[in-house]
Amino acid sequence: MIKSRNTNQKSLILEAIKHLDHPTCDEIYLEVQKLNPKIGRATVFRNVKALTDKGILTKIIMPQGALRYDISIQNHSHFVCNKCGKIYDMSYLPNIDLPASTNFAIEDYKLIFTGVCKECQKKER
Amino acid sequence: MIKSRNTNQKSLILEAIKHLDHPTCDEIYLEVQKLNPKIGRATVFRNVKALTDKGILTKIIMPQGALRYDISIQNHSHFVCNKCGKIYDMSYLPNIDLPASTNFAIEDYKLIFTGVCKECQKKER
DNA sequence: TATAATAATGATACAAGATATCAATAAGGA
DNA sequence: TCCTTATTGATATCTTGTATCATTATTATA
Repeated sequence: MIKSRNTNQKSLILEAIKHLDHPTCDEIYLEVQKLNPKIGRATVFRNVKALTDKGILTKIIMPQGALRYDISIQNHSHFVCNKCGKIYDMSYLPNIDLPASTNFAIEDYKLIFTGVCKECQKKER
Repeated sequence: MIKSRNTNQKSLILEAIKHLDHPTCDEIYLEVQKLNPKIGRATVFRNVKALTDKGILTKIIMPQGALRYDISIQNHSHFVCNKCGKIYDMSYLPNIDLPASTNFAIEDYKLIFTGVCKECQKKER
């Protein structure tokens, strides 16, 4: 029973992501192109989606612009600088203490902090 | 010194939002059109953005699809049902206890819960 | 190793969401 | 009322992402 095949494209995409910092699909595409210019845009989008569904990548929902991706690692959240747009990993997760009476079967949550990073704070002074 | 002018379009947009449930810009546009069919799409998008910048509206970042908006009210978060897509207000905010040593000047955060709402849980059985 | 079934790819068209442009309109201070 | 200019509406354009489909390439198995 064939479920999934290993292709060179998939390896290259994963490899590219490791070299990038919270990239968008298009950024991954551009990086992959450097390694093999024949790879199509749709293939990158398809595989990033598949990797996310498998849990290998985590989707970072942004206040604006394209979705970004991160290699799945537990126990961290993200910070986006309002000035320079850079995304930082934060070794912090809040304590989610939901009241037991909630009507929702919560499966997951997305959290993103915004503000000004240290670099941009320096520049402001 | 003229900074901002009051237009009928702006009032209609705010009025429409009050009658809608976490709408997208396009949903606001369609509602506004009922009140005055002459109002353009770009005007709605422009004003929703302006209202968000002013803090009157809050942007709800969605795991997928168009941005949605909410009239700014303190102390609540949002839940999106993975089955029906409906957005619910939750009278809950987590305790954000950031370590004092953080390098980020945090101004805000976005939090969204996902899972299955009560209605859809019933249907599943 | 060769073959066959079919998963995956790449090119392209398409769709959704949102912004940019710009002439025409209208708010509101003088 | 007049004048300045913020705002509008129509439209073109851009960005992000998905759908389609003929072609290619992987891999189970003969």
